[in-house]
Amino acid sequence: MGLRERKKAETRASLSWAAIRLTVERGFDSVKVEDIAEAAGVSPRTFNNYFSSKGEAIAARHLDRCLGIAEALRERPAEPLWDAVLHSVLPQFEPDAAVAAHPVPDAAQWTAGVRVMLAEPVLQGEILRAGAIAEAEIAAAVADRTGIDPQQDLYPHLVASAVMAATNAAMTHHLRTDPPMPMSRLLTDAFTLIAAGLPTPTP
Amino acid sequence: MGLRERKKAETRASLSWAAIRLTVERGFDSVKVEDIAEAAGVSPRTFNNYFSSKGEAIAARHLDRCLGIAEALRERPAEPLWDAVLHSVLPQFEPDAAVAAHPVPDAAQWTAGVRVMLAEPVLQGEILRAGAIAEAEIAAAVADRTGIDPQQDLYPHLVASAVMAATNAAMTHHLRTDPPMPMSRLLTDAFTLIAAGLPTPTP
DNA sequence: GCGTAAAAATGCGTGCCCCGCATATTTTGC
DNA sequence: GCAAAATATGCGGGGCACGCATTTTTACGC
Repeated sequence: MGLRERKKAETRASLSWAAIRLTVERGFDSVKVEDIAEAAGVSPRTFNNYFSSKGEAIAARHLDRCLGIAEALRERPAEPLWDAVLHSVLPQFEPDAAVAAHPVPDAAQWTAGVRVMLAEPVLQGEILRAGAIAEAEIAAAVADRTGIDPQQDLYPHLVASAVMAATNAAMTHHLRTDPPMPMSRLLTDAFTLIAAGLPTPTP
Repeated sequence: MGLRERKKAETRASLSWAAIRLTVERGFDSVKVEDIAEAAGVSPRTFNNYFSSKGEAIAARHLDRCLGIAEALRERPAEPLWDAVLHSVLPQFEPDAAVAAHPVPDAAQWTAGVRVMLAEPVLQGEILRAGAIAEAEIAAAVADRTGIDPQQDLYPHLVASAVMAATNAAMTHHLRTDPPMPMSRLLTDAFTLIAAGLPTPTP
């Protein structure tokens, strides 16, 4: 990757991070595009060269994570499908280098801000759409892995859709519970249940 | 329901239908809120008393359908969960009275317009969000049916998420195939696969 | 019927957003 | 270095979402 592309990726990440941080701190409507551009050190017009809306900038990190699932899935060895899926999703929700680079002062306050942020309707749509975009990649990976034609057969897209559904359900439950249940546990449970056909538990 | 509420529902449906029809005919960006309001016989300002955005108006019908799933699920008798789900989802995708009231001149042209419409990013987000809203109702219905606390246990929301995932996958596959595969077949296959744990088919 | 209170529709003004287009600046390949 | 391509910026317009005040419509008790 040349200097050109690296700088582009940096600007993109910088804008996305600024959008998230400011929104969590001040609330979606209180943050103007101008503020985000300033925080990232570019002109307001440049913001829209990278993202077509404020929401898209905020959802960009989620999009990257979901695309990472598809990428990881392609690198898994031959193994049962749901084992491969679980081990592709889990690492995306571990704290990584990108998070470590932006330490958060007050964790509780941050979480509260994230909850408020995710309550914003337009954000919910944007985040779900990010998942849908990644779904196409996941479906393609599943198609390659199983040798099933996604144009003709529903199976690959259905699996991809189920993967994102389980991931979303785990994430919302993570945010719903207080204190938040660990994602690793929720994801493991979710995919185990899916692989078992979601049988009604007998209490 | 009194006259007041009925008229409100009528205006809402009228606005939503006008938004959809005009968008399918002319394209999302070519339709102004003013046009929709005019077609529904209300002032532009009134439009935003019913919907907070153009996209929301277009997605409203989808939201109603998805909420109908939750409602139907509550009325199903005691039976295996996935039987109840299938029989709750299927009727929502049959041509109903609401569709019959608005006959379409050219079916092929209409379908093409719908495809273009659904390619609009903001619409995709809005439609997915409608599904997410309905998910909460479905989760509540599943919680009642199974007696599982949705606050504490992931299961109800996971099932609801899977229901919408399968429905979405069926719908996108319906639009992807040419000629469109019938929804009834796709939905039946999807829920059968989900109930079986999405095993990799052996060709 | 009729008056009144609630609710809905409307008109107006504001701030912001998204994008097209023209221009300036930077990077790349030679 | 230099020309070409890619990127960043400045400017302006069309439109959208919404707050607020006002008018019109509806509901209901008498």
